[in-house]
Amino acid sequence: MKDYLQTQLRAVLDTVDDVPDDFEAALEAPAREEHGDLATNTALRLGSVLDDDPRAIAETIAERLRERVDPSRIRSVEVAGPGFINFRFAQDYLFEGLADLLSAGDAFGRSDAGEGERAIVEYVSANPTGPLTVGHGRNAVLGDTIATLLDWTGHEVTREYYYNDAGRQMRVLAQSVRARYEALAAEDVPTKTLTLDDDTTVEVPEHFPEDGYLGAYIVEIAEQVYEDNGSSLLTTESLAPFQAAAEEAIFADIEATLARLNIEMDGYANEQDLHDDGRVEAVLDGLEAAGLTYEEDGALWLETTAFGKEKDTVLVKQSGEPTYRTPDIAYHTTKFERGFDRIVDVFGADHHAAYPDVLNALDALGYDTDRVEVVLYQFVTLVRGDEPVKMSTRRANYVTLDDLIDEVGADVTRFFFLMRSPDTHLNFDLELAQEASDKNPVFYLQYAHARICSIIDKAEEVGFTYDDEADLSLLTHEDEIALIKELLRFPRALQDAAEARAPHFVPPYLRDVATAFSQFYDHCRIIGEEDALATARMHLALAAKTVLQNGLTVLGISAPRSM
RNA sequence: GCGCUCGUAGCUCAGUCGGACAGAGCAUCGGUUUCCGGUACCGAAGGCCGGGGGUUCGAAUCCUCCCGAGCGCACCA
Repeated sequence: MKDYLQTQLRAVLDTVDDVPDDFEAALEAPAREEHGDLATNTALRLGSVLDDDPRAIAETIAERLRERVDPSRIRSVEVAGPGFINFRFAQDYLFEGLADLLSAGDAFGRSDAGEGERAIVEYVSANPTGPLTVGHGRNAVLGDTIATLLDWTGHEVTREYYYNDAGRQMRVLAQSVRARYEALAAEDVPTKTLTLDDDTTVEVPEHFPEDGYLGAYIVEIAEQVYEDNGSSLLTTESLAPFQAAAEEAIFADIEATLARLNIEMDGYANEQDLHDDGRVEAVLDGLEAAGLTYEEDGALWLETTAFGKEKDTVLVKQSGEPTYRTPDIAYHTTKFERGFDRIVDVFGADHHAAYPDVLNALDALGYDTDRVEVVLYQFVTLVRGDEPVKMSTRRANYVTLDDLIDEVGADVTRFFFLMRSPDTHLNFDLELAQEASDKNPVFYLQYAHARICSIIDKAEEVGFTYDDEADLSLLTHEDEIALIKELLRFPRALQDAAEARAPHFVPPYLRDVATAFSQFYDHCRIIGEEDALATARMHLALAAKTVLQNGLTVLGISAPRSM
């Protein structure tokens, strides 16, 4: 309907003198019901463009729209206030829409707005050095849902996880495993004492790196290596078997954690491949050719001051190793080479300073950086009531994403990460999250869904059978009409969320659906009414179930039959 | 010091190219049930949208200056 009106409005604007061709006519749902089902502020905005009275412009546009618009879809076109044009839907249109919804079923809400566009969403991208943290969880859920939204709006979507396996971090990881292995495989390995940030101390094997990984999982990996190889690795210099074992074990854990959240990646990309196939070298050559690099103090620098930064940035360290930025640029060139039209990166707030370097470098290399979008999210704090929960005491003990899922469940975890704008710092209240009550909005949605399932069961129980065909025009109660309108907004709600890369637009919409259903349920009986009306209402309830279920599916949250 | 994000009701937050009296949930107070799940529904109360200045017919939204919070400013990722 919105698209239909948009087309009509645009056509009318073409008949009005001096309206610029690129003038965009925006339609939106008014905040108040008495302002109709859809409204446009076009005349108000044209007022300043045309230097004319907005109210008069509105009258002109409204007059021409009334002549144009299909009365079986639009009941009225009215000018109101300072120059808004308000539209009301014809009831027949609503019934047709409802019939379409029912026949579309679990595909209702899908649209082809992004058809022909290939999108890649990069998310999680945690280096495999340990279990996923709660912060990674926000990243994972955000990225996954953005990918789903793009999918539902017709994009061809690839979900990708990128990790650095060539740098210092993984070397320290491998050294940590090796030191633990030595303690198992060799006799009488001496220990040493490490002092942590909080001044506590810990005993570790003598070759344990100063900034090594202290988690118990490292010991488990070392035990596995020992079991597989005995003492045979004591004599090899190479860290490779330790890194490989660690990577494999940790990735298995990461994938298992993601699977609990309904997340499955389409592919993984890693830094080592970018070195092996010469892409990193190619990026350095390209930037040199663009005249943006120089050597100083034995390091290779990128002239980021040319892009307005305060300081230049190191690309290759004195040691000859690249900083993480360099392969990251190379990685992004592969996204362009693979032909993606939309390149979405989901990063934590701590990356905000780094990604402009990547974009500027890509720009200098001749890539169209308008295709790249960065979704930046703020940090997560765990609280239990008023008490902050410590998430990371140095490297060893922290609340992992798995711990969080254990405690509150996957549905609540996903919902809490999705209900807030990525821009706001997230206070994740464990107490509230566990409460299956009014305080926890995810249960409200699931409850409405379960209730509909219960009505369906009840119908069967009392032997009420309803045909596939229903006379939907019997649905004239104000709560029925309100519910239908709400349900028909679903495809548009998903499009808005997808376009804005804003999963948090979806939960409030679903809440409105659940509320509209509850009001309908409260005021309109289904089973027990005479058959034609009961059948129509049953179909309306099924439609509500469809939207709730599809909406929850997009969010990656289950729609239970009972709770 | 510089950069990014944020500051909206007691609390947690929406507010989607600037638009009609600023929205929701929770908490508080009041009401609703012979009947399909009361984990529900209805209502009340609650706001100088951090502060000052500006642009505009119109500002929570844009600009500017203050104040406050988080994050970043590594040859760590």
